[in-house]
Amino acid sequence: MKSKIVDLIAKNVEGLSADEINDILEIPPKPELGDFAFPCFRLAKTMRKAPQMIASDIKEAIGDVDFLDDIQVQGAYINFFVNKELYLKSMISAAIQDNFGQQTLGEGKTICIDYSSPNVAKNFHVGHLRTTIIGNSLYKIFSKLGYKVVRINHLGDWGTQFGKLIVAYKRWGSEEAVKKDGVAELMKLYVRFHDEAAKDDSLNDEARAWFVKMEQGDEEALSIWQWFKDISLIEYKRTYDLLGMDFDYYMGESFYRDKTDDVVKKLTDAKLLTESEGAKIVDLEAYDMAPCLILKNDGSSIYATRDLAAIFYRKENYNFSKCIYVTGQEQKLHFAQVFKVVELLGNEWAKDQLIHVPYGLVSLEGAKLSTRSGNIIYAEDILLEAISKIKAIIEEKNPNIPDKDATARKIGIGAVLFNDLYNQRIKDVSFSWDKLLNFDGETGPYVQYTYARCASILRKIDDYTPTTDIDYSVLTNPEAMELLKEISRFPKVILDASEKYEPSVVARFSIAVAQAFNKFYNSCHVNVEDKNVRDARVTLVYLTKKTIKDALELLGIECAEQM
RNA sequence: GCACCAGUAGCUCAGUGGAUAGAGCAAUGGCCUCCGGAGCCAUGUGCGGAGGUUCGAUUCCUCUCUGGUGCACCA
Repeated sequence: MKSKIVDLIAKNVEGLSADEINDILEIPPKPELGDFAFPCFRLAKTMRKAPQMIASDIKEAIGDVDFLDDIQVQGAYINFFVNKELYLKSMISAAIQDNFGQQTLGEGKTICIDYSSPNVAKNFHVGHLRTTIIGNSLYKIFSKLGYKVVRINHLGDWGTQFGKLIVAYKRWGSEEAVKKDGVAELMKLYVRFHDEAAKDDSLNDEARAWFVKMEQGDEEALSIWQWFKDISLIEYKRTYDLLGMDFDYYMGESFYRDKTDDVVKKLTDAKLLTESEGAKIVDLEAYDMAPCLILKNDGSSIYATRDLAAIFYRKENYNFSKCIYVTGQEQKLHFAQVFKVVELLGNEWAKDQLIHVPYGLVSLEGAKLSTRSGNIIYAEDILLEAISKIKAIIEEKNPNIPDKDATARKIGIGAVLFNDLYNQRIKDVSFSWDKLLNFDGETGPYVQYTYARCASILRKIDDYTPTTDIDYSVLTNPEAMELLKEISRFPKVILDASEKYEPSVVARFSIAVAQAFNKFYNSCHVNVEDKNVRDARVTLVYLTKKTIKDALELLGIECAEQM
């Protein structure tokens, strides 16, 4: 429709090419359904004429055309009143033929996404949930666009914190306690270390010494480390299973421990490495950044070193066209430094292929999350609580549906995921049980409910197969047209979400579709006697159901036929 | 101190260089003998402040205020 209007204007108005018009023309949906309208200000600027005159000229020049019911000039706006039936037909055939799923933007390209990446020996809490959920959604979105996506869980399984843990374990821990309580016991040891180290700084030196031993391959240190790591992974996998998520690789920082020497060599050869206060750094003052620390004064590596090693490893092995990092915004400087160092090593691709996708801080009742003060909520508890609340609601409202447990799981997990993906990721989040467990309005369950409602209607219609061969004249009421307009935005929404690395665009879209459907549902009865009317309306139900399913899938959320 | 991010309705948040800035929550009042009431409808003094660019700025630029985060041997 837009291109037809552009062609018409180009053909009939002097001094503008079709490209220029296409560039200028914006066609937002208007309140009067089925209309297109655009302001003439920018055209006026290009043509150096008064907007009102341009508008009148265009109206006069175009005259009567079959797909336009009317052209009206209102102030400096031109409103094109499109023929509703043709408009509907074009949208429905596009939707029904599933052009939505056929995007090939990423064909032949690989994207690495580094997300979740919890620190081994620490509990998986509400903060880790964000990177996991956002990363998973980006994986789905880019896969939908045809990219091959490599999901990497860059476990925090290397570094001085293991030196601390080893010190704590050897001083105050016991094998039985760790076997019995797993990560919880490791956390206790870690917390105790910090308390004691505050009083006695020599403990920190001892911890660093143990980490140096690890890097040198000390057998005792490594066997304790491996044990702690195994214990942690079991717990993390339990949470991932609950979320219905998986990774292609669990390649933690330790994976790169024999690859950091090469990084140091590269930097040395490039004469980028300088010594400062006993440590080896890359000076980034020319780029208004703090220096990037590469080797500590005891010669051991640091996270930047391992991140650099990981980038080169991934570039070599996956030849990514993008490598995406989903972490908290507090790590922004770190990634800016690391990416700059890669670039300084002569890799121009670092500029547009290395992407940090930051998200806002999670706080709890206004305070920072802190294990030590007990101000913490574990991911698993959140998920289980949501599931159990949903289960209770199902028991109350709809106790006769099949697979109640499986359904409660889908809806409950979906509620948590949706809650996390609904707002722009950069916004700080204040965790609240009340908000999370409220399932009215703009929430996952609302969208899921709409889906179940569609499913319920379709179950009652036994002779429907999707077709474009329907009577479009019966769909011209405002609610039906509004619904179709929403649905037809889907391809653009996916693209938009991918360009911004922003799943919330998809989440918002799913809400908009659900709202539009519920309005339609309340104003039009679907299962009516008249077969023409019924078929046309059922088509909308079918498309709504399909669109919601596809959209929620991009968020990592499963739909339930009944709830 | 320097840097980055955010500031839109009582609360949580969308949104756009253009027409009268929108949702949800909370509150109040409604919803047809009918497809699922986790729904629908009705009720709104709001873009932190000051300049600038523009025909037009909530959107872009500068300054400023407020909040958050970061600033080398943690990740």
